[in-house]
Amino acid sequence: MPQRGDELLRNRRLKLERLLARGIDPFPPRFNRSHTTAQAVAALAAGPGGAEVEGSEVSVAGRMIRMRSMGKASFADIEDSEGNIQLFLRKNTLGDEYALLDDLDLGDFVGATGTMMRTRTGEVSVQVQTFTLLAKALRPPPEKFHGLRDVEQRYRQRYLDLISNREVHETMRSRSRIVSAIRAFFDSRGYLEVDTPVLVPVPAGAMAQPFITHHNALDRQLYLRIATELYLKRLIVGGMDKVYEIGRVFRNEGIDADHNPEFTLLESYEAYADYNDIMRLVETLVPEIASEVTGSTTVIYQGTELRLASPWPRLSLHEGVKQYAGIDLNDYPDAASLAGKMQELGVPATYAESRGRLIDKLVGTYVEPKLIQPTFLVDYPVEMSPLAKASPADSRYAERFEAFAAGMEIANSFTELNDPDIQRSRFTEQEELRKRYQGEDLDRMDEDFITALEHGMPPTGGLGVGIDRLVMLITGQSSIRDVLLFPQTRSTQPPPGTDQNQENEQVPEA
RNA sequence: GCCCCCAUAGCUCAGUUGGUUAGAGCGCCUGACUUUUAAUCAGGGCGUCACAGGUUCGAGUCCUGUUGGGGGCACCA
Repeated sequence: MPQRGDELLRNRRLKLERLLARGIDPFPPRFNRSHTTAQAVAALAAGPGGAEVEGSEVSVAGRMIRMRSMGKASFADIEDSEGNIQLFLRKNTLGDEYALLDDLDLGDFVGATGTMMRTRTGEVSVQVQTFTLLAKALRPPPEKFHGLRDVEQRYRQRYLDLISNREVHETMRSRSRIVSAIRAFFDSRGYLEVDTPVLVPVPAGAMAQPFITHHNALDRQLYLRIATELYLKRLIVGGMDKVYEIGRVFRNEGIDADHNPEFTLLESYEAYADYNDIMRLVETLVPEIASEVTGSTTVIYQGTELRLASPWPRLSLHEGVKQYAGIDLNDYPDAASLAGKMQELGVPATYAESRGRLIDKLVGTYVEPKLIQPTFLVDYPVEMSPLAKASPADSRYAERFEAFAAGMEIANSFTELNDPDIQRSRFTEQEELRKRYQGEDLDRMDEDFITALEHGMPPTGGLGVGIDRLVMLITGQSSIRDVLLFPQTRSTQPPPGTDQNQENEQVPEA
């Protein structure tokens, strides 16, 4: 039974058969490339003082993305990761080899050897002396002019997006440079980069739902980490005074424009620092990276100019909520009174929510959207911050800040709680809140971590930065999917090993 | 998890108040062409209108369900 697009595939297969019949390997193992496309273009300007000299020998390779045939002469544009270059192929130069063009298609990889030249119209070209097929494409590429627009296909088949939409390469290159710049930043300040476990017995260190898995030999349930925090602090206990990790963490929660179930988190910890030191670190780090990657400490995010240069203003959470929501949190010390006040002001709130969650709602609704230019929101209520040390000046608040830009949270930091007994009671409180407020994400008791703290942890400043969001901010992307090469999508193929026939028909019964 | 929107050729998109045989550009196939630039010229439409039902004399179009995607809410970073 004919499939959709069958004819296109069949044509390519026929060409493959013809090539094989002529003894041509459609997938040869190697090709000696002497120049990338960009280097080949540069080779044309290799004369004294950058003067243009034709005739340099080059061997270039790439995917054939356009083809213009005039009968006994043809122009093919090939593309590699750096750019593209035109091949000028003539029958009287290539002889019988010219016929190979009949069996090439857009999307094929080819290698060509020849000399650099400019055509009559001024186009930099390789005058080809010999060329070979390097890999046959059995499926057609997306349309050459409009590119691939279908977002579903762009994410599911990212390679087509990369072939078709050049700007995706640029975003991903920026992402890579951002991560490199972060490493350089911490490395140069004497931090040690470390790796901590992804598979953990207790999914603690943040308030989130975990992915659950099972280890057969140990016969016990394990979790994918939701944060790296508690392991990094164990290293601080062990005397590694400055550590950081850039790692994937996993949260079993919703997927939307700024949430992916797995995302990249930077965490750093520094002994003898506090959250004020970390604020200075963040307001130095972010503009430095932006400058490194874009050449400027100002970025345009969705039409808004963001000035990332330090210093960033500090706004206390208490003050922010008073200013933007019109509520003085200190007047409402418990969940019930706060919920009552919120309802009175017409803010959606119920008595089934914890005080921390109510405050989070107030901040998320009234304060965060106002924080367009980079701002530190400081001193979070203790009940929202089970891993942060309480302020000596006011024990209702913790020495914690979050950094916002474009209304988006980009960093979270505290002066770390290092008193094991208080940490235990904070964890216990979280476990109790979990029982009382079902459905809320809360942190979990980690006994091994308490034991570590009992061995003594120096005063420490810690930091967490969502790398994907930082990349969004710096590259101007409004969806996290556009800074991830392979964002999570609902898979259409059945899991391996499930008893479903190859024709893939599963019918969920009614 | 809830609400709204979307799905037509390999790709990008049209498709009228339900009305003949489903439309265009690119791509593809055949032919012409030895300096083209989204090459051009002549010819060719290549389709399970996401899937399954329903209404109707008649469905790409209307209704229901399903799948996938997008946006919003909720949750989180």
